[in-house]
Amino acid sequence: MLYTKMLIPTLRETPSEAESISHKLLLRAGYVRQLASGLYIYLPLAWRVLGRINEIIRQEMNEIGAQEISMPVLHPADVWMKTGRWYEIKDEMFRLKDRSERDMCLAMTHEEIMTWLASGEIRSYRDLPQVWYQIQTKLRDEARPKSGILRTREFIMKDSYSFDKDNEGLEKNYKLHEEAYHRIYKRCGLRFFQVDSDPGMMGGATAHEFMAPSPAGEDDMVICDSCGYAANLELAVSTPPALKRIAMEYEDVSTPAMKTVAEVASFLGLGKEYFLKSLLLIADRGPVLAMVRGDHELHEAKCKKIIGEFRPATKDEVIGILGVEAGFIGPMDHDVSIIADDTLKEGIYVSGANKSDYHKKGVIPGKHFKPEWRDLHSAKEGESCPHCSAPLRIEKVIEIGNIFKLGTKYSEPLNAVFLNKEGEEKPVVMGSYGIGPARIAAAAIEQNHDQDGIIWPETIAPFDIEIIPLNPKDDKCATVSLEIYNKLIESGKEVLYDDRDERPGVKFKDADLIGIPCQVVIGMKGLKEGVVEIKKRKNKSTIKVKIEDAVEEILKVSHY
RNA sequence: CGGGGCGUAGCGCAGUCUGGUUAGCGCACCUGCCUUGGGAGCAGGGGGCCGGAGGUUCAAAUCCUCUCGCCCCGACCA
Repeated sequence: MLYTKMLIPTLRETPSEAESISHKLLLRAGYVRQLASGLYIYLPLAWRVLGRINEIIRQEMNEIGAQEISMPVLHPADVWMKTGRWYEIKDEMFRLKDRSERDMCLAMTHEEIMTWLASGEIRSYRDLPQVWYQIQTKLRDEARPKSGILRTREFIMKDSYSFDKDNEGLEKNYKLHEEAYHRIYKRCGLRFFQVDSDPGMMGGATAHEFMAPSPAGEDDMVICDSCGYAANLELAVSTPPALKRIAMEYEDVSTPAMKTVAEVASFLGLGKEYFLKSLLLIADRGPVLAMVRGDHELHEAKCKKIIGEFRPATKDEVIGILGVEAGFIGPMDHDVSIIADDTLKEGIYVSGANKSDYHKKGVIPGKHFKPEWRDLHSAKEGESCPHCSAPLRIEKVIEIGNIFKLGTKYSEPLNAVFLNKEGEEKPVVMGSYGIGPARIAAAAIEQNHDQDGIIWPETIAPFDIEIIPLNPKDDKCATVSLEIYNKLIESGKEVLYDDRDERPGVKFKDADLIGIPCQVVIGMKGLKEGVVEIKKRKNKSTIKVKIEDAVEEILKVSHY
């Protein structure tokens, strides 16, 4: 491909709207342009990258027996009404009406439509298992699109769905997807982890996410380097280091106007870990007192799973319910239901005394109050792995895929049933599996770049090789360059030929910016010695090879 | 949806507080010369409803009101 025939609008300066590395580089290197918040145009270079990623995904999906199909992006509402998601999902769903006022929506995901198809086409256990997938557009009216192509309102997703006659079949397809996903990310050159995740509104019991470590990530994951335990912070379990037991009498202590753990801790000369943090929450079922250790944070997602939707009580509500202002509340002397973090099963603590300007020392959870024990606190860096006790690490990660065991959550309401050997009608057992190709591309950039630009993994680069003739007007330079170009094309390589009438510096800068893995530099200096230069973008290492050996040597370096 | 920031040429910005020539600078772009191993140089040139609408004023990029858009933090994220 000739550079002058391709739209590669590189920029010398980074547009000010970009914050994350991948966003900056994709804009500067001429890969994407933004149409509106969360809506991106993929220019030729980016489209080539996505094409290559999708091809890898296709190969691996086909390999596990999945069949590619294509579903509409525009959906009638009634299918979504049957599963209830038309009502459960709020502003995230784009809704519209067709000309006859029928309710419609744009595809956020395709569980409903895939299950609709299965309900019509699957009759017998002999039809199962089936695995269908597509690589296709999803639309979600995100509350806050961000970080360039990492979180957009319209994006392409590979989504597949498995249909089985029983759980055993589901397990098998789940495992196959798990393995295929590992191969996909590996082939795309990503560092990644598989973590336990919260199924959320998808439903079902088990789910995993695939996470690519990057400071640009929106999620946090907890990882144990020793035994491999890995989980989304939303449900990660950890054991804090044991507390040194301090003897304390059970007594009130005057703490005038000291409301925060930090204030009381420094007043009493104790660490924050010897305090009980009491938080009054208003849930649908009424007020709940949630308790974590003074140096811990209540994890809202964990809490929500236990008590449902909740909000913190207002100042007036705290006084109304517990009779004392927020800084002095504690777990004793009232009948508000209490949930306490498992960490608090051991130890003696200081807590609010439920009396203005007083705290209570020597509180023993389980003795002085009876809570419901749950895991409520956010795992912290350095706490111990629940499985092997080694210290945990926390990493920022980009979610690049997820897999869910759905069970019959969709097949039952949509009546996707089959007859088993015994002639009984059973709901199909389902799984769903998603990968975001654009996120793979962005994560690849986040993980592989330097000050000069992108360093694409060879497997997903827009081109394999970029040829850089420094003096295209010189006959010799042009002839040699074109000959190498043509031979590389013949041998099946994707090659970009920088035929622009630009000075060498401009070509070098742009080549480094767009990040094609192998650069071939052909200049007068080398030609006089009868050599051309092969440069690896990754480490800028350069080797000089004889003109007549050039093609062979380039093919060795660019082995993909 | 809460908090913060920003809208002036394709990109990066100055000018706004304190209203007053024809709205400026760098890069990019066009023409010519020159140059060619890490974003050259010289000369000439094109490009603006100062996000939009109202208002105040003799006079508005600048002050006031409303509005639209974009980014960041948080909430949310099927």
